[in-house]
Amino acid sequence: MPKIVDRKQYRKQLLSESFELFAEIGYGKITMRQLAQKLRISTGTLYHYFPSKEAIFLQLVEELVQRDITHFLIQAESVPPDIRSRVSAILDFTQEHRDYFSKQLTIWLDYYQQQAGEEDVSKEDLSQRSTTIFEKLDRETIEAINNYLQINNYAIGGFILTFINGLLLCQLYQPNFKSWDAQVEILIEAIVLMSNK
Amino acid sequence: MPKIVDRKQYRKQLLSESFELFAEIGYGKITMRQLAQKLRISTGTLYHYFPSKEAIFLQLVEELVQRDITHFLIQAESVPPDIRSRVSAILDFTQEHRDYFSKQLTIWLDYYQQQAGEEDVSKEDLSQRSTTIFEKLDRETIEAINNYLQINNYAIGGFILTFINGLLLCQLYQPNFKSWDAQVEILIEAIVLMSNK
Amino acid sequence: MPKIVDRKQYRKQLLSESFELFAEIGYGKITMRQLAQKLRISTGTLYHYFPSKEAIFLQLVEELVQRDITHFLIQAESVPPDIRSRVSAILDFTQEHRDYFSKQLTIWLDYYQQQAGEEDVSKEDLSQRSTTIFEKLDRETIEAINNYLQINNYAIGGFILTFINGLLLCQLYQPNFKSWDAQVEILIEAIVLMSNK
Amino acid sequence: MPKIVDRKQYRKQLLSESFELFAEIGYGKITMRQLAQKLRISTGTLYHYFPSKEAIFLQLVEELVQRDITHFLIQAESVPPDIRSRVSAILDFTQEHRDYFSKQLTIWLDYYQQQAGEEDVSKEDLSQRSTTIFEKLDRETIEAINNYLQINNYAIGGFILTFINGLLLCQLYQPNFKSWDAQVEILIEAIVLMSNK
DNA sequence: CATGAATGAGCCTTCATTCAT
DNA sequence: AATGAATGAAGGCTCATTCAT
Repeated sequence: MPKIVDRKQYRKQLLSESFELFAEIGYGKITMRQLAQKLRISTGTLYHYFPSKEAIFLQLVEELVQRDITHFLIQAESVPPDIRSRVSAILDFTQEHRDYFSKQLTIWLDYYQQQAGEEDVSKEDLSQRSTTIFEKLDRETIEAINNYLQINNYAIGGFILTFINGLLLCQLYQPNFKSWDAQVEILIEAIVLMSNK
Repeated sequence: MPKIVDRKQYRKQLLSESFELFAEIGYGKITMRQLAQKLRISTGTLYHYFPSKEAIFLQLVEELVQRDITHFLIQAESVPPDIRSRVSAILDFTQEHRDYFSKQLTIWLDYYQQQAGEEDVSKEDLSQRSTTIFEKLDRETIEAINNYLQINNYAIGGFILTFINGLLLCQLYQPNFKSWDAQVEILIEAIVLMSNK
Repeated sequence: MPKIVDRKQYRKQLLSESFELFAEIGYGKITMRQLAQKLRISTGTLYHYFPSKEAIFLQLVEELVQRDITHFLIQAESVPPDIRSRVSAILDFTQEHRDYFSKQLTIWLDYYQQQAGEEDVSKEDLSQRSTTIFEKLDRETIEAINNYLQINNYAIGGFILTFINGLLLCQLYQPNFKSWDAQVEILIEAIVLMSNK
Repeated sequence: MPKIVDRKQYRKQLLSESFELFAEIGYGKITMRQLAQKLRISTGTLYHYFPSKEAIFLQLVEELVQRDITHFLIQAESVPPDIRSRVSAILDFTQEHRDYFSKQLTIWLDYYQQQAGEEDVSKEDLSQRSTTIFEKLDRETIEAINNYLQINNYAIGGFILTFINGLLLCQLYQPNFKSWDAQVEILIEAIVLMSNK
């Protein structure tokens, strides 16, 4: 089945080339023509590989999350297993790729907005798409965090993710966001304390 | 004499009736026709009161933030002035109006997306609009928080707002978001500890 | 009948205050609101004095042509009655008010364009409006010219007017139109020669 | 392979089919929808070939002027090279296509009006568009005239064009314009005399 | 498989005119 | 007489998607 492999492979490649454009322009504002142009194919071909704009996005997002988690784990596996070091490692990683994650958050949100008002989406569809893909990815991320920190308290992983999202959000509309480091300090202390209870 | 209408008053009324629709449908997806219909006026009349869709949004946002801060302060002024109680009060308030604030966050973000790609906006314009209105409102909110908590550390107010935003964000794409209370607990402990340093 | 006099007088005043705006912005692009604002009255009042935008224009044009002819005749009545001097006088006058006449031509043309496609205008209407008002005013102008030059050849007056219109036209889209004087020279020679035949 | 279409060729065809409609209805009043309908394509397709209404017009005008000059030169190349004959040839040609040229003038002017009030156009833009396209085309026409007449005096070519424009203008709002021939006579005499100096 | 021309509903905004006050 | 709020059709333009080639 060589052809099938090729297709999958090609799709992945297209997907990863798409990210930049989604990040720069946003899900809502990007046009299929722009996307096709960037990928140096025609719109027709684009539709040959993906059934819709939405499908491209959904596949892109899933791909990225997997990649990011893997990427982090490879980079941070040798960090000492005490809580403080590992929470720091997570936040350092976030900080290091701050702009990238901001962009990723942006496109998630953008997509979310576009879906919001679609009234003609049947409930079944919804349960398999949009909102819930985020839920699933969120859960996976939290589990990865907790696993990495070797703790069982779901709320703590959730707290960390919540906080990171909040941080990225602030950075989004405060380009000169100053208190990143200070806030990270607070978080680390908080987590260390909580996990000792 | 023309029909007597208090323009300012009427504008405020239109604005507050707009909120619901913006929240339901989103800034990007709402159409001026829908908005006019909902307000039971013609598009022409809508444009008689507001110069553009963007202007409606900007005025709406500013209005809301002021109103919410005021609203909170009235409701929470008699809370004992110790940190724990007051942080709790803030989070209770947020929790109480959780859906409302989620919607508000939604429309902020939606608007933010729409602006993102507008490259032909001169720098002067930008510094007086879009992004920076969020910066300004954020700052005002943080100051209100710190003032209410009677603390001077800007980072702490920032941390709380960051966290709240993160929380609202999580709720956004996890409709059944479970760990709200648990996370709030963690936050309160963290803040209490930090402020004792 | 003092009221009637007032109305007429007021209308004339409004009309003359309108010219500038028509000239600056053009018949097609000017809005009734702008016009009302400039005249410091409300749109309602404007409609109280004139039944429509078109009516304002038509009355304005007629007013202006009369005024300009009168104005010229007063200024140029003492010029010696030989052809060369008098043709020169006409062209000097045109030259002196070159910008003004350019603007006037502009608004004539602008109005003309707006009418062109109106298919639902019955023939009777047409014969009393638009095109024909220009015909009438043109004839009046030519007659005034010929009368002033004391000649009977209608074609010569026509030729002069044609030429002046052409000149103004060139100036319109050639802001740095250079050969005005040279062309005027040619015209004068031509007229002198013709009239001697 | 996509549907094979020679874009350039197709554009030219669309352009020439557009002329009639522009002439009948005018630049300002024509709508893209009308235009598309007349060309029997959708508005989307129209925008597929031309970026804007203005672009259509600009390309149309340039095309027409080139075509007309060429057309004239072919038809009139064997006219004897004395001034009188050749000036006559030019005016005969104009006369012959009198209605066509009137329409062309009409749409030029109409476009000119629409541009007039656009103040937010940066100076660089202006110097490359609108007004100046007329300047350029005017210059080309004058040069073609002088070249055809084998004279070097720019003012004379200018005079002829001025006069022709004036003539067309008169005809515009005097549908029964009578003195065309008489005025042409005068012009020819004038030119002959001038060129002998 | 690939192409890109074609579609048309829908978007934000404008403006002459009307009419309640 | 005077006001200005209200109307709504219409304008230029966009873009996800389809389909003949």
